[in-house]
Amino acid sequence: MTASSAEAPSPPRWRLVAKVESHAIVTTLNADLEVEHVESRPLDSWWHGGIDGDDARWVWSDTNRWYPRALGAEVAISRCYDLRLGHAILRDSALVRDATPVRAATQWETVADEPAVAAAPALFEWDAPVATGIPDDPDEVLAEFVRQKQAVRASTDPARLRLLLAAESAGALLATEMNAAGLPWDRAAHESLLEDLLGPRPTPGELPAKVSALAATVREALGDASASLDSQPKLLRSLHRVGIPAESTNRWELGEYDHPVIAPLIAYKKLTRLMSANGWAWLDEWAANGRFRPVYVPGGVVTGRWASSGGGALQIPRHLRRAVRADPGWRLVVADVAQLEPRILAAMASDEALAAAARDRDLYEGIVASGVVNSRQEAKIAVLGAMYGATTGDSGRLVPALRRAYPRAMGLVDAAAATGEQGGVVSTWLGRSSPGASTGWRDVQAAAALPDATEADRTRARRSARDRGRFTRNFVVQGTAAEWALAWLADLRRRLASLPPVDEAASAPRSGPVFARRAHLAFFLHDEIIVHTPAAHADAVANHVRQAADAAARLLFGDFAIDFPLDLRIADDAAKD
DNA sequence: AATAATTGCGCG
DNA sequence: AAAGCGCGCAATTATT
Repeated sequence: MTASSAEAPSPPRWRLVAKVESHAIVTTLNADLEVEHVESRPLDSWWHGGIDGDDARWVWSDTNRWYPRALGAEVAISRCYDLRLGHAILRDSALVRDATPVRAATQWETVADEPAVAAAPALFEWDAPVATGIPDDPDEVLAEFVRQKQAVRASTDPARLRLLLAAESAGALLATEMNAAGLPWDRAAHESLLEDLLGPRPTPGELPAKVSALAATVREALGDASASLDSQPKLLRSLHRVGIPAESTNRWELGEYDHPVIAPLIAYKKLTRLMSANGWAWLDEWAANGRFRPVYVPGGVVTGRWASSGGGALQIPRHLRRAVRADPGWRLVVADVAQLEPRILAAMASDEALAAAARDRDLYEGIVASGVVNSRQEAKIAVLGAMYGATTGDSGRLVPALRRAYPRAMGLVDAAAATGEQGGVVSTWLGRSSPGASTGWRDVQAAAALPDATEADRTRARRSARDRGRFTRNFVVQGTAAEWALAWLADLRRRLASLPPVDEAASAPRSGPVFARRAHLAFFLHDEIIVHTPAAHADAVANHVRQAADAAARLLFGDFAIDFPLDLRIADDAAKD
């Protein structure tokens, strides 16, 4: 079991922080979870007498609730245990033998329509309505911590779950820090791009010049000066009137038709999309003061990926990346993992053939070189189809070749799909499990099994079974990739903290969190990171980024020969291509 | 008038 | 050229 090699060198101590009325209660526990010390501290300095000098780890209800206050006072915390996130993992993990005590503690469930994260300024207010509803009472915090530790200890694989929980909590710290630091955003670069594409900023209520010109062209081609272009049903009717029998107005279907209206219409849709998603209003709201501050939501996706809330943080169009620009005297280190998910799959399945195809090169080219398919494009389609469960089209046709060449990797995802189709639960490498089948899903399956079931019942059941199979098929890979990425981030965060801060007199460390005076993570998106670093440290940072990727690979997969090559650039901006 | 669902498109 | 996973958001229409 490779994941067990990462045991803490010394037994950790824990420092719980909770809240009673207007005081923070800090409880120190030894490694056996026995109370060593309890003290009361002011809420606005609960971290004082902090623990950076010792090996203790903060335990708290919710990183969003506690950490922003410390960060706001320029105190960075190196390690924590987030009970809310831990609860969500342990409640569902198939590695936990008896989840009853954890599940019974429903007060630790995050209510869906009560966002776990809110806009940063409000987080500093203890009594603001952003309160998550998660307990802060010292007895309850201790009780939940003990429940979770017990669930892990009695699990089928405590080492893996401990890794997962530590990584999840490290991610929570980082999410808060990245929100505080922000991604350096060049307003002028963004504005000039908007002006080039859309025209000068219009007065409110008006369309930019280039957009209204395109709209006029489209209306002329439709022969209708008052045609509505923003209403899908009306646009569809207009298209039908000029002889375009489209069933939808999405771009690829429109592209199928040969008509003078198509090109300007597609251009119009592109521009209005840019305008409404990342136009001047977005710039004013999300990238004021030279920083884009996404609200990251660790664990926000069932698979363990991060979600985001506000600003479309994870959907920044590629061509806008050039507006990400380092401060004077600083650089960006931009790195992403090439073909993360198929590499993860190769390692999970111990598929030596797939790992060999991936080694030291583009994985898709490796598959072509092995003679499995004829072109890189085919390899890509086949691999994506294998991981997503494609059954038709080019992708579906190519999957069988992959199944012959890489039976272990394909066996793993096929098994995950079969489990899901039968209503079962699948788990990632470190033990995050998929949600169980819903009662609605079970009802559909049960109805189809009855003697008087109709053919329609059976068709519906088969379809929903396959839908669920595609979800579980992808869950194991996407979720384990998210774990790898968390391990990468956590190790990199620790490495960057060891770099020296810039000399305040010499450079431009503006105002901002204390950790942002040295190289720090500024952006994360599934398999990509951006580090903002003093120029003098950029090469060192690049090495740390690579070493952290290697460390993540070894932490998860031990000696299995899989590599995770990075596309890495040191630059002043984060432009793609 | 407020809320829900639909459509389309940006990202991995 | 295209149909298969996971998201968030804006604009519009449909529902209450």
